[in-house]
Amino acid sequence: MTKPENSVDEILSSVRGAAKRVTIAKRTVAEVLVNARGHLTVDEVTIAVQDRRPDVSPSTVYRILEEFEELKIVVHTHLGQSAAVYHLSGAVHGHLTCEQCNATVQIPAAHFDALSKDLQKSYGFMLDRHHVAISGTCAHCQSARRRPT
Amino acid sequence: MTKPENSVDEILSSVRGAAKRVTIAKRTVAEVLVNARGHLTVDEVTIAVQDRRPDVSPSTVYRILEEFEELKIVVHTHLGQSAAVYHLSGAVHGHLTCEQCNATVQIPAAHFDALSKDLQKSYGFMLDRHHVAISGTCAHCQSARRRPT
DNA sequence: TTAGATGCAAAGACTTTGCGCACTT
DNA sequence: AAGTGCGCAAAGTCTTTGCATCTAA
Repeated sequence: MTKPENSVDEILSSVRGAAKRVTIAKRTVAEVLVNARGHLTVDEVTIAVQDRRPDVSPSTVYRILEEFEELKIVVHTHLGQSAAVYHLSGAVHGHLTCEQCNATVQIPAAHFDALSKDLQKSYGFMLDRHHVAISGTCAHCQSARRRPT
Repeated sequence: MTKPENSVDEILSSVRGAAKRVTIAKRTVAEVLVNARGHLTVDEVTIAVQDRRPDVSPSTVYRILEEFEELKIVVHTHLGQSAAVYHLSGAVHGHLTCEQCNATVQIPAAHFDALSKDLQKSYGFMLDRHHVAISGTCAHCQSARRRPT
């Protein structure tokens, strides 16, 4: 099996391959994404990057993430109300977001196989597994609801 | 079968029942939502409202939609990148959004029955049918892709 | 009458963009 | 050396909020 862009080097190879330049900022963003477990908001990426490279500006992070997205290195999704979250496309699955506590879990794409076929058949709609984001209530908040404060 | 809040009168009853006041702005927003097929952005709601009541300000529309949401009259979802879309909670299902052309279709909640059970069983996660939004590629754009310009 | 609702305008959060210098190639 | 990428700051969306006024009950 071939893991797509899950290492910093692979990411930077993609960048180079696209005739884009490999800069310190891009390398650092790549490192942050690789190290991250799960998804990060742009702000979180920026903070993590600035932790190592304080001189990297937020707008650069936006631009790099945009470039990475064009190169299919990352994917972004709007989970809750506001800020978008990014993560490596190689590590993608579905997102379950709890509306109560905002916790999110990532689950294997396999869960969407049946739905995917159904939607394709019924509507000719091809589900994008990289963007599947489901809202609901997590187990913890469900039980918390049964036993109110 | 009892249709929840699908008529203007029912909506306004809910408002009254919550000890909130029934105003012209609220009535007009209700009318717009009832007449609307599918979902509307706040901007679209505002324009439709101002078509009849030019003096209603956008901030009021925001406030009214917020109130309606608390009263479970409407539901809002973030489909694409930016603006949120609202619609009556009685008319809710899943949303399929095409990433290419941004078209969205609404589909019956029944499509999510299996997934719902699966997620509940596997993760104790209770899917919120009002907020299910799936991204992908619609039938039209899929065939368009096979035959590029 | 009187407390909630509205309009207006300013503030906020998130994201994009213009410009000149710096750095990669 | 040449041109892309960057930092900075300003501008742009979308949404929220403060306050004085108005209005539904």
